[in-house]
Amino acid sequence: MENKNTGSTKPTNFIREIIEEDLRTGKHTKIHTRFPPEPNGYLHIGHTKSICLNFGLAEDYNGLCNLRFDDTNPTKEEIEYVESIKEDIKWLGFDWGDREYYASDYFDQLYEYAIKLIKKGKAYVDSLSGEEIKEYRGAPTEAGKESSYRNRLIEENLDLFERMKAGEFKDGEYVLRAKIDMTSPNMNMRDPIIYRIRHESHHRTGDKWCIYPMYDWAHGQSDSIEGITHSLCTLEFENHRPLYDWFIEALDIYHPQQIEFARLNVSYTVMSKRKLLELVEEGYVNSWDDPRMPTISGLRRRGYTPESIRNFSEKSGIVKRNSVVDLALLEHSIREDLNKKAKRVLSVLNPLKVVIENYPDEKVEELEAINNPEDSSKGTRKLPFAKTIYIEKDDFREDPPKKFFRLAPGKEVRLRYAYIIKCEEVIKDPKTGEVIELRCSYDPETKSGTGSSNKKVKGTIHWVSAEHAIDAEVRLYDRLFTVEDPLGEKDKDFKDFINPDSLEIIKHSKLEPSLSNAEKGERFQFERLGYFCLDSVDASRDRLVFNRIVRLRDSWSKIEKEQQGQK
RNA sequence: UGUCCCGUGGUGUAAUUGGCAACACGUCGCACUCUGGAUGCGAAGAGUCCAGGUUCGAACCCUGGCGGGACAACCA
Repeated sequence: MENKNTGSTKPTNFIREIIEEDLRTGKHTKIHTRFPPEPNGYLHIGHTKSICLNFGLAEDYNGLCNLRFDDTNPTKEEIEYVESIKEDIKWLGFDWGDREYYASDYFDQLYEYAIKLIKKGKAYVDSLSGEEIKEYRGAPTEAGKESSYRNRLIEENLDLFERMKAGEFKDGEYVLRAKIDMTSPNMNMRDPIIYRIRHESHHRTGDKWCIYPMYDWAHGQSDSIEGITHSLCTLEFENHRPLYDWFIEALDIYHPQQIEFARLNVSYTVMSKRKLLELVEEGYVNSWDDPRMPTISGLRRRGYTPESIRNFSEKSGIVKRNSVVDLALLEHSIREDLNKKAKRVLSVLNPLKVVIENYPDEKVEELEAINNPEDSSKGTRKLPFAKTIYIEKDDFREDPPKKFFRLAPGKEVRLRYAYIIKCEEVIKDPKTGEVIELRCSYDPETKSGTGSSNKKVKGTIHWVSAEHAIDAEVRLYDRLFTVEDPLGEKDKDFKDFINPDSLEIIKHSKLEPSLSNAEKGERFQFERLGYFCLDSVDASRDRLVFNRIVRLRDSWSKIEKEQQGQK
C-alpha cells in the first residue's frame, strides 16, 4: 500500500497513520522527531530501524529530526561513542543539520523543573538506602510502601536538593523522587527516582554537576524542550509512557506524544550491546568493526551499502509485535543493490592450474569483458588470456555427479569471454592423489563474440591467466551463528552456537589484473562467486585483502546438497 | 498472580478501517542466459490463536479463554 498523501513509495504503518491524522486535523503543521542514542556503545543493525524511522519520517513529511545524545549517566558514557555514532548515521545518509543536541545541554533546565516539582509538592528528597528503596518498591504483584521521608516539608526538600547539587553528600546518600503512588500496578509510577548523586565528571559538563537526572526525568522533558511532536521509542518503554505523560503534565509544559514500536531482531545474530561486547572482549571476533559483527561499522567494513541497509529496514516494517527478520532478507537487500552497481571481475579463489596444450606458447590475447551486464554505460575492459590459466578447483570433478555442468575428464566447458576447452588429461600428485593440474585443448573456432562456431556447452566457468593474475588474500565471511536464535536455549550460552566457519581465509587467491587498481571499500562481483569489498583496514598498495560481503545465489549448491542427502 | 502491549502462510508485513486475505523474502518448477548470477513466467504454502456473540457479511467490533512479550537499576 502506497502512501498517497506524500507521494512516497514507502509502505504505510501505524505511526505514519498517526502522523497523517495529526497533520490533517491540524494538531501539528510540521512534524519533529529525534534519534536519541545513549553514547555508551556502537550502533548496530537494530538501531538502523529507529534511525531510518525517525529521519525517514522527517524527510517524508517535510519535518525535522534531531540527533540527541541521551547522556545522563557519566559512568557509562564516552566521547568516543559520540563520534562513532555520528559517523554511522552520516554514513547511512542522514543529516541532522545543526541540531546536534545532548540531554546534558538541558541539565540547568531539568534542575529548574525539579525545583518546580518540589514546590508543587510532587517531589521529595528521600534518605532511604538503595537497599531500602528496592525493598519498599514491592513487586509487580504486590504494592510497595511509602518512604518515611515522603512527607518532608517543601522547604526541607528544597534545602536538601540544593545541598545535593552543592556536593554536600556522598553518592547514594540522598535521591530526589517523584511523589506519585507506591501502590500503582505500574512499577514505574511507584515514586520513581529522578535525580541521583554521582560524584563523577561528565564528558560534556565536566565537574559542574554531581547530581544527574534519570532517563525518565530527562527524556520527555528534553523532547518537550526541543518541540518534538512524535517521540518514537521501542516497546520496552510502553510501561514508561504514563510516567512520561505524568511529568509533562505536572510541569505543565509542551506535551510531545510518545509512540512505541517493536525493535528489530535478525536471525543468526545477537543484538545486545553487552553480548556484542562479550564477543569482542573474549576474542570471538577481532573488533567492533569485524565484518562479522552486526554493528553498522562491521557491516560497513564487510561491504554493505547504506542503501541496502535502508531498504532492509524499510522492508522489515514498523509494528508493535516482536518479531525476528530473516537474515536472508538482509542478504537479498545487498545483492539487489550490488547487482545494479558492482563491477564484474574474474577471480579464482582456490586455483587449479590448467595448461591449454594446443594454444601457442607465447601468445597473449586481450579479450573483451563486460563490466556490468545490468548497466551498459559501465563499458568493457580487457582480459589477458594465455596458455596457462587457473580455474576454480570446484569447477572440476574427476567423477562428475549428475547435472554437473562444469569440467570433467573428456568434457567441455566454456571459459568466460574466451574459448571452449576440453579436459584431455588429469595430472595428480603421485603421493597424495590430489589433482594438481589439467591438460586441456581449446577450439579456436569458439572464441567469444565471434559466432564462428555453433558449438554449445552447458557450463561457463571463470578463470585467470596464470602469468597475469595478481595475488590477494580473500576473507570468506559467513553467518556468525549456526542457529537462528542463539539466545533461544536457556541452558546454553549463546557463544556455544558460534559458527566455527564464520571466517575462512584464503591467502593466495588469483585475481584478474585490473583489480590491482581497486580502492579501499570498493565493491565488486567476483563472477559466479559473490560480492566482495576491498578491506578498508588491512588492505594496502602492495597487499590486497578482499572481504566477501555475500555469496551469489547458488542453485548448484542446492542441487548438490540434495544429491548428497539422497545418498 | 498485578498492570500494560501483542497474536494473519516457514519468515517479515498488508488488507480501501465491516466486503472474495495481498505483497516481499524464502521454497519449488519452467523459460532465457557465455555468471548454475540477473531477468521473465508459474506453483505450493495461512482461512487470520481458540470459543462464543453482534451483523446479510468479521482478520477487523464485543465477551471469555489460551499463548507470547515488557515491568521489581540510584541503566537507557
